[in-house]
Parts: sequence; C-alpha cells; structure tokens
Amino acid sequence: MPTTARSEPQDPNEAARAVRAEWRTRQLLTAAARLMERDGFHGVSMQALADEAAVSVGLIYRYFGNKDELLLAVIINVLNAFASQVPTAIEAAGDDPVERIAAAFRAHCEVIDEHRHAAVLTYRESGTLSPEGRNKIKQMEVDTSEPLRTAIRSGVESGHLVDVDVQLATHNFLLMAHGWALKHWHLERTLQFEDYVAKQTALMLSALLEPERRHQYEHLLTTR
Amino acid sequence: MPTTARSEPQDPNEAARAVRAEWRTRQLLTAAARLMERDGFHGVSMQALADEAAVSVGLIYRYFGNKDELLLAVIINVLNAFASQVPTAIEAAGDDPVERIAAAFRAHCEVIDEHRHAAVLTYRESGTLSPEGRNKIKQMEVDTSEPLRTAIRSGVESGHLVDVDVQLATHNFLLMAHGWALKHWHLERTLQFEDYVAKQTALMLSALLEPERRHQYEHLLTTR
Amino acid sequence: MPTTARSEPQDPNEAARAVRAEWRTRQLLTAAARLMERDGFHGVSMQALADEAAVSVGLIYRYFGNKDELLLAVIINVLNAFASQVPTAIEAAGDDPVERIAAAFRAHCEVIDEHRHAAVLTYRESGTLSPEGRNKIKQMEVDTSEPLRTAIRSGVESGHLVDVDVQLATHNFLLMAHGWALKHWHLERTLQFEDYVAKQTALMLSALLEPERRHQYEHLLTTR
Amino acid sequence: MPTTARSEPQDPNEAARAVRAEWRTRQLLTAAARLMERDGFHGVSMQALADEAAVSVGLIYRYFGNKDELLLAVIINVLNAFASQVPTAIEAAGDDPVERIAAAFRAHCEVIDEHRHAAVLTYRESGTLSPEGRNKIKQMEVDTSEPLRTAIRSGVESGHLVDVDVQLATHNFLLMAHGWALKHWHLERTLQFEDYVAKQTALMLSALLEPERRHQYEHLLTTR
DNA sequence: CATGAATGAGCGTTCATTCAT
DNA sequence: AATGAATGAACGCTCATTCAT
Repeated sequence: MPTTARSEPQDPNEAARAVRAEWRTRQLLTAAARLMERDGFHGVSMQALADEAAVSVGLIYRYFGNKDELLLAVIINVLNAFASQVPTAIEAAGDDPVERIAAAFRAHCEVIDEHRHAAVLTYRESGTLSPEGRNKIKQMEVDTSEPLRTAIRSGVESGHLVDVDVQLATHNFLLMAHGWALKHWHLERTLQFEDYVAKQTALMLSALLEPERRHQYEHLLTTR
Repeated sequence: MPTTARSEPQDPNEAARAVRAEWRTRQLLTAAARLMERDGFHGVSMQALADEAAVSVGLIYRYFGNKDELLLAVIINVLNAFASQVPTAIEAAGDDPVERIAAAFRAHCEVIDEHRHAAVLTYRESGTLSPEGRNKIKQMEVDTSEPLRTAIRSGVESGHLVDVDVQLATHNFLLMAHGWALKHWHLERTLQFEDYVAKQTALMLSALLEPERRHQYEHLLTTR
Repeated sequence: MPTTARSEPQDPNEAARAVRAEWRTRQLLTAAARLMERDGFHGVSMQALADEAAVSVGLIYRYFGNKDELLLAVIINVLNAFASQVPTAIEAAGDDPVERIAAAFRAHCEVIDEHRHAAVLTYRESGTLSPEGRNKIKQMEVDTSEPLRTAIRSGVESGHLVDVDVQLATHNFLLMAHGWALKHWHLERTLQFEDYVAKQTALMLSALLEPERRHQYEHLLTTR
Repeated sequence: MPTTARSEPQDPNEAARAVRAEWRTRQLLTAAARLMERDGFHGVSMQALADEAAVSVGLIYRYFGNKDELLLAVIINVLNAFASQVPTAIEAAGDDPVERIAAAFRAHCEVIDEHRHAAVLTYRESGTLSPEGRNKIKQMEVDTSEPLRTAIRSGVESGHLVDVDVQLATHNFLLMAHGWALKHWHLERTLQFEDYVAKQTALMLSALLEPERRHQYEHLLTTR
C-alpha cells in the first residue's frame, strides 16, 4: 500500500483500470437502456441485467450504488448526448437564426432516435427517482433545451419569427422530438425519420416565420 | 311491499346494489388514478390504494380482477371521457370545419385537464399492460381520436386547410393536448389552461389554414 | 317468546323447519364431498361450495361452525354409513363365521364405493382436523371396524380360521377395502367392483381358512 | 493452488459448489418431508419450512421453482429410493422366485420405513400436483413396482405360485407396504417392523403358494 | 476485481369468516 | 332464514442488496 500522495493518475495500471471501468460502465448502461425500454424499469431485475451484460449481479454494484442510481445514469447518459450534440449542430448551421432553429430541432430528434431505448425512460420512469435525482434531471432538461430556446429567442428578436411565446414554442419543438420516440401507433409505421423531421420542421416554421421571410426558407417549408 | 305492478325486472335491492357498486368503482378508480400519477403504477401497493380509498385490500378484488385490470380500467375511464365529450363538443361547434377542429382540440385538452391524474398513465404505464390490454387501449385511442382526425380531413377536403398530412396533424394536436398533462417543467407554471389552449390552437391553425381563409378566423389566431 | 317448557317438538312449523334443515345439511354435505374429492379440502373455497350447493356463503355457517367442522361432518357421514350398513350386512349373512366375515368385508367395500367421493378424505385430510376432531374420527374408525374385527375373532375362536393375528387381519381387510377407493393406477381400469370384492375375499380367505374347512367355501374361493 | 494436472474439467470451486448444493437440497427435502407429514402440504408455509431448515425463504426458491415442485421432489426422492433399493434386494435374494418376492416386499417396506415422513405424501398430496407432475409420479410408481410385479409373474410362470391375478397381487403387496406407513391406529402400537414384515409375508405367501411348495418355505410362513 | 449464494422485507392475491340488511 | 359485501391475516413468491470467498 503506497503512502505517497499521487496527484497524477499516471500509473499505467491505473489507466488500464480506468479504461476498463469506463468500458464496463458503458456496457452496463447500454444493456440497462435496452432492457428497460422493453420491460420498463420495474420489469428489469438486477439479475436479468447482469445476464444481459454477461457479468455477475454483484459487479453492477461496483459501478452503480443501487438500481435507482442506474436509472439516473441511463437518463443522464441521454441528456449528456443532447448537451454534446445539440450545440455542435447549431454552430454547424451557421449564423442564420432560422437555420439554427431547424438544426437544433433536428439534433434533438437525432439524439432521441439514437437513444430511442433510453429516451422514453425520461417520460416513463422519472417518477421513480428520488427527489434529488428528479431535480437533477429537471435541471439538466432545462439546460439541454437552452440552446434551442436561445435559438428561438434570437429568431424572434432578429425579426425572422413572429412574436411568439418562446417558452411555448420550445415546449412544442421538444414535444415533437419526443413524439418520435413515443412513436405512437397513430403515426403511420411507414413514416421515416427524415420525413418526420422535415414535415415537423415545415409545420412549425410555417407557423412561426414572419410572412415576408418565408420565401428565404422554401427548402425548409417544402417536403416534396 | 310494492303495490305497483312493475314490468321491469328491477328489484329495488338489486338497483341499490348496482348504485353502490358503481359508486365503489368510481371511488377506487379515482383513488388509483391519484396515487398512480404521484407514485407510478409500481409505486402504489394495493395496501396503499386500499388505505387511500378507505376500504380493505380484499374489497378491491371484488371490483377489479387484479392490479393490471385496475390500471386498465383507470386508462379506459379517461378514454371513455374522450369518446363521450369530444363528439359532443364538435357537434356543438356547428358546421364550420375550422371551428370543429378547434372545438375538438379544446375538448381533448379539457378531458386531459379533468383527468390530469390518469392521463399521464396512458404514456407512462401502457407498457405494463398485457398484450390484450395494450391492444384494447390502442384501438380505443385510435377510435377516440377519430373525430379529430375526421374534422381535420374535412378541413383539408373543403379547402379551408392547406394540403397537410392528416395523420401527422392529428398526431400533433394530440401531442399538444397531452403536453398539457405532461405539463413539463419547461412550461411556465403561470401559464393557465385557457392560455395554453388558445395559444396552441392559434399556432397550429396559423400553420394549417389556407392563407386566404385566415381573416375569417382572427378570433382563433389572436391570443390577446 | 314462549315461556312454557315444551318437551314435544310438535309445532308443525318447527317440524317443517327441521325437515328443511336436514335437507340443507345433506345438500351441503354432498356438495362438499363431491368438491373435496376432486380438489382436496384446501382446494375448495367456501364460495365454491356455496355456488355448488346454490346457497350463499353466509348460510353455510348456519349449519357448520367453520370449514373444519364441515370436513369433520363429511367424514363422519361416511363413518356413519359403515356403522349402519356393516352390522346389518353381517346379520343378514346368517350364523356362519366365514360368511359373516365375507359379508362384513363386502359391506365395507360397498360403503366405500357409494361414498367414493368422501372416503378418500379420511386418508387425505384427516391431518387437517383439530386434535379433538382427529380423536373423534379415530374412535369412530375403531368402532366401525369392530363388527369386522369381532367376526374375524369369532372365526378364529370357532376354529374356522387358522390362528391368525386378529388385529392384523382386520387391518388387511380394511386396507383392501380402502384400496378400492384409492383405486390406484396400478389397478387395471377394467377391474370391476364385483371382481375386486370376490378376488380379494378369495385371497384373504385362502390364507386364513383352516385347510379342512376350505371345501365348504368353494363359492368364496373361486372367482371363475 | 493445484500442482497436479487434471484432465477432468472439474474446477475445484465448482465441485465444492455442487457438493454444497447437493447438501442444501437434501437438507430442504428432509425438512419438507418432516413438516409435510405432520401438517400436510397446505399446512406448511414456506416461512415455516425456511425456519425448520434454518435458511431464508428466498433460498428455497433457488433450489425449487415453487412449492409444488418441492412436493414433487420430496415424492420423487422416495420413489428413487425404491428404484435403487428394490432391484438390489431382489438380486441379493438369489434365484428362487419366492425368495425374490419376499425380498422385494421387504425392500418396499424398508424404504417406506426409512422415508416414513415422505411416504404418506404420495397418498395424501398427489392430488395437489400439476397434471404433469401427477403423470410423472404415476409413471415412476409403475416403474418402481415393476420389479415386484415381475417377481410375482415369474413365480406364477415357474409354478411356485397358484395362478393368481398378478396385477392384483402386486397391488396387495404395495398396499401392505404402504399400510406400514399409514400405520393405522388399528394397528397395535407395539407391533414392530420385523413382525409386520414377517407376518404380512407369511399371510400373502400362504395364499399364493402352490400347496405342494409350502414345505420349502416354512421359514417364510412361520412367524416366530 | 469479480462472483453468486444468501437474505428478508415487501409485494399481489386469496379466502375463511363476520354482520348489516 | 338468507344474503353477499366487507374484512384482514396469511400465503407464495420476488428481487434489490450484501458479503464471504
């Protein structure tokens, strides 16, 4: 047992261990998301999760304090994806306020599509979490939707959009993005992701765009 | 001792019993919806439900075969409210296609507001149901949204609305109606029901209305 | 409320009531025996019994204090049949000791065949009874087998039978009689009641009869 | 740290675990048999069983899928004892058909005496089992009684026994063997195992033996 | 680091029994 | 006499969690 303080985690063993741990965490998170979407949080036993991830039950507890923390981690994992992908997508869209809104919405939809397994958990199982967990999620949801909200606010302020309730517009975009995950039976099973995004973008923009700006965004308003 | 001849096979005892049973059912349904919204289906034990409804555990099983059936009944109860309230509201709106759509949307929102406790369960807990239960719900959701869908289709066919994907438009209206129940933390807590309905109606109509028809519906498009 | 002591239950109302009660008791006992044989004592709920007998649950408790008492009554009902049928059959067989034994065995078998439903309960469910109940049954079993035991003892004392252990011989006859009720899968399903009785009688007598007496009982020793 | 190369794929850990599991199974089976004989299958709760075996309820379910399976296992355990002990005893008896029958009967009685707790369950609780379980038991009972049946058939065919119904004779021997477990109150409490076996053997053989063979088997026909 | 046997609180459900009508 | 709604203790069973190895 070394008694010297080490400020640098430079021991190659330790590095390997960290890599291993990271890999395990991801493996467990993925397995958990997959099982929980299919069977719900309460429908997945720790044993089933261990089997799916090909580890022992005990090991799960080395990485997550308890089952609730695991759920929290799964949800946070999705929210982190928003935090990392949405701003990037917005920046890549350039300076045009409307293009940035469209890009933000598309990015939200893409994250949800990629994490379809876990995305529904946000709706379905958030009530299961501890108050602290719920607050954390709540804060993260506010944070991750901030770029979209900001883009909309900029659109209004720049005069590209009509004077709409920014909060409500954000809410609607998010609703539509999550609507893809809920992918309700109302929705034709034949409706593809690209169609969904394009059509919903067109619909929202045709309501939000200042009439005299519409001709600039024909490519967003037409869906063939 | 009845002195009047009755041709109906209605024993007064039996009638009283039926009333009592109906009352119990409603009492249990309400308690279940309230608790389940707060704690989720799995978070509510039958004992807790019995306590909330001030009856014994055993009695619940006289009215509902098991916990799943109780959830099913709670959900069906909401869907029945749609089935009874939405068509009425549409008829009361007269013959104008756009007014009928607005009335249908408002009716959906009202039912959800009245059953706010139970409405979220449709989203959150439908995965818990048996396949048969889920199919029944699915069919009922399709059926109860049919009046709205028909109203939108009529609007398109009469030329009041632009040529939009009817299915998707329905999906969006429903999403917005349920959005009131999910009433996400994104939504200002100060936004009142009337505001929500009016603003969402205005938003959707401003996207769907044929431009030359817009002036007829200023009262729906303006939200003060 | 009559204050005069009545030693005679001669009130016609009361008589009618007694008849009714007797009828109810028999109805319940029969239903209970039938259901319990099929599903076992624990497999029959009071509700199921009430349904089978077409009465209400509550009524059963007017006639039997509780479920255990009902089981006791069903078993006692069979034992009473032994007590009434076996001595009669023995007397009808005349004075010959061997004929009396054969008649006693046949009578035991007949009672078991007639009450096949309830007879198995003696074996299967006697452990369920209260100690007092079990003692009562035990005593009744000893009492009802007494005539058979006495017949065997007479046979030994009169020199018709070899000097066998009377207790054990009785045990064996009873075992064989109950063997018909248990009617194990070992037993060919084609073996009829008459065959069973005749063959078992022949077997036991061929072991018990004094050799020089055998020719007198050819009709009991031959089974075609 | 094993230094010897082992060609068997036997991990010492795994072996130890198997031993432990085997021990647990036996521990639970014994406790279950003991309690179930005293209180009947339905009279024994899983908690009571856990207490008796000094384990937790949950652990029982690691070894037996449910309560019914446990009962099945207890019964099968006895039947396996027949399957292993009866044929051995018969072979040890040599070639004489009558000696083989006597040995088979004695072996049946011995197994029942050793498993007195569990033996009664075959009679009392077989109705509790699932149809599949019952069929399995039925088949095993037929199989385990086959050696005895074969021995009797050989006795008849070799002319040692009179021309008796083999099936029925088997049934009677089995009935007598189980009679020791039921050990009815009719039976003197002072009758010892050896007496019982000897006397019952003598009784059956005196009925089944060809008269001219009897003198060869005086040691089986005399009981003290 | 990794295992999985072991725990026990808590669940959904049943059913003998009571009692107001 | 007869009903059946109502009770609640007790059951079989599950599963998150721990800990000796």
